[in-house]
Amino acid sequence: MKNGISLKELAARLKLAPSTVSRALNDSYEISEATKKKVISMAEKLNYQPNPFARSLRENKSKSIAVIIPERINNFFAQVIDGIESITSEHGYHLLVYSTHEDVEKEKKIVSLLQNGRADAIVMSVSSQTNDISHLKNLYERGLPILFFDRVCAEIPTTKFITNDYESAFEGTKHLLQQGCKRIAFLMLSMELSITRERHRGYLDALKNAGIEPESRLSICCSHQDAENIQLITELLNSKSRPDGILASVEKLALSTYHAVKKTDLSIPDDLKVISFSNMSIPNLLNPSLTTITQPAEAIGQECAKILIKKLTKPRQPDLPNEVISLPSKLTIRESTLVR
Amino acid sequence: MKNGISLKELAARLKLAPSTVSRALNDSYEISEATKKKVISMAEKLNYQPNPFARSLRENKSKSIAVIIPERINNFFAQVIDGIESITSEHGYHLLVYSTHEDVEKEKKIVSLLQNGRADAIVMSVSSQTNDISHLKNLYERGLPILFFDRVCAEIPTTKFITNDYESAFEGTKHLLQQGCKRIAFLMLSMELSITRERHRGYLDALKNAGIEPESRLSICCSHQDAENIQLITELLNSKSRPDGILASVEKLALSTYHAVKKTDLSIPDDLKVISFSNMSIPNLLNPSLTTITQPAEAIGQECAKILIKKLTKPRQPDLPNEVISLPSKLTIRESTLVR
DNA sequence: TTGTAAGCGTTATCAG
DNA sequence: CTGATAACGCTTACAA
Repeated sequence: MKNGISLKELAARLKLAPSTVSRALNDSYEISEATKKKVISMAEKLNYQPNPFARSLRENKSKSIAVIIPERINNFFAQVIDGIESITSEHGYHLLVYSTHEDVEKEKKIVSLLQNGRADAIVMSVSSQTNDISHLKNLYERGLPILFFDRVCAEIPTTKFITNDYESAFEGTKHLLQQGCKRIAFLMLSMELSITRERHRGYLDALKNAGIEPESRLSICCSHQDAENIQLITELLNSKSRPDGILASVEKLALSTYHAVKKTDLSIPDDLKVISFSNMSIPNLLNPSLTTITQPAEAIGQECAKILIKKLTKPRQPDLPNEVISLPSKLTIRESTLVR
Repeated sequence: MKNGISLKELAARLKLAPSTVSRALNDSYEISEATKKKVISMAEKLNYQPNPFARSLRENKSKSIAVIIPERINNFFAQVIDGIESITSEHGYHLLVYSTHEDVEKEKKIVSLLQNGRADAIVMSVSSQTNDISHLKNLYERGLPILFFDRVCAEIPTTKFITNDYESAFEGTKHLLQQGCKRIAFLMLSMELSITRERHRGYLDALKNAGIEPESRLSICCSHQDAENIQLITELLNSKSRPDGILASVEKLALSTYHAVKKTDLSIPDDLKVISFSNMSIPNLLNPSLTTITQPAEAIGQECAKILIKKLTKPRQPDLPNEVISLPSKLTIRESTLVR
């Protein structure tokens, strides 16, 4: 792999000093228009490409942003990254993307790889296993800008983007109640997760608000094994005191519910109504179509990126403020919660 | 952002020369065990992290691999990247991920950003718009290792990973014929795409093999606008000589078909049988469940990565050979092609 | 076995 | 306005 021509060589061709060429290319004001033009045209002719590492070394910035997500095979995270990229690419930033596969150990490894300046900032959503957050604290204390979205880490005083999880879950539960559900179950991944807690609160409050005493049996913690979850939900549905409504706090649990229902004599929505947080592209092609709470994923990514770009490009910018910014999700009612 | 301690500072603490410390940390053989231990323990104590850019500058390698895909919101590509990451992360490589959004101009921009050594290699699947390939040729000629998967670029003499597209399409079409289809349509994105051409060949040959003369009207080129495609397919289904079978060469076109069918009086599989190349996670939750040809996406990613790692880590490795490696896809028959 | 010094390709400082 | 020089943090000849 032969790299292109260097600044020094370009300068030699032009019979100019490297510093002059550098200034011309960086559009310094203290350069004559004439030489500026000459330099630029020669640079184009020879297809000069500055070496990013020399620059990074010199300027102590990488022009890269690390994005850490719990899983790639998930429309929500893919959309967020699209949103981030749409902004950052305009500013010459590159995206290093890492998946933790919901594994804290992997998350720690990745985070430790980012301690050395390879990325100028981190945008992340924590794994569902993450309870010890020393690795994140560590990173924060080194002064690396971190920005959380969706699954945030409350203990780190930085900017966090979330959706109105409490309200959405409240509304979703209320909708199930309005459709006649009496016993609503809440499916979740892990109580450690910020989104789980908020959504669970919304669920509980909606029940209490309707004069229903929540049963702790109906708040169900699932795993990452789809097969296990399907098994668990099947048993739930076959139990004497089965629920007649389900609020899935993440998409995969709604899908497991659909699979589980197939293994029983029940049907959605007649015997069981289902609503789920989900950014899948085809909720209306499921059988029955799925009532969803959809998060503004791309907008989240864009907002994250905008704040970050401001922080990274404006000189002497203050630290990312310790605030939580909430964007609204959207409830779309479909057949899975229909009364017929 | 204060970066950590430097090698020089670490050396000062140890009262050793930087070069000695460097050698100790890089496990050079020409260093006494005693100092090696001392250095390593001190490095750990002070949490020394080598500056990646200094190293990159010096060694002229980035320890990054660029992955360019046409879209992120697509399980197939997400799975491939998971596969790549599973291998490359073990070898200390970082993944720069770019999406072209099926736009050649974006693809060109991204490619041009990678001319300066920011990535040690590129793994990519070209956009469906890509017919002018000068940007890729350019990159190849600079000596940057490029590896294509799925949507490959035949003109660039490098290693390409594909699936047995011809055979899969042949088998898929044959299956439709066996299920009684007489008029089978082929839905595609763009004739420029390697996968389109192969899959189309398989489709045509299966028809001919059954003594059916292909109708060119039934080979349908769609766009990237789902709404347009649904419209197009709806019209097709409402036409007098409508097809009774559809082979979708990419998943999104099968989904558009499902949407289109909803707008007609027809039903799948009674009036129209559908089969599609697809890596979606829930083909069996669609109504009706979708017969799919699933590509071994994660394996493709892993194989790409293995070849690349070998090329990048072994000294004096030859160029990536100009060969096409094919992995088999899997046909899974579901309700959408059922006879009842 | 360890130290000295040069150099990777930039940019910033200081002279001219 | 332009040029010389140092420095960013690391590795590797070459010297000792």
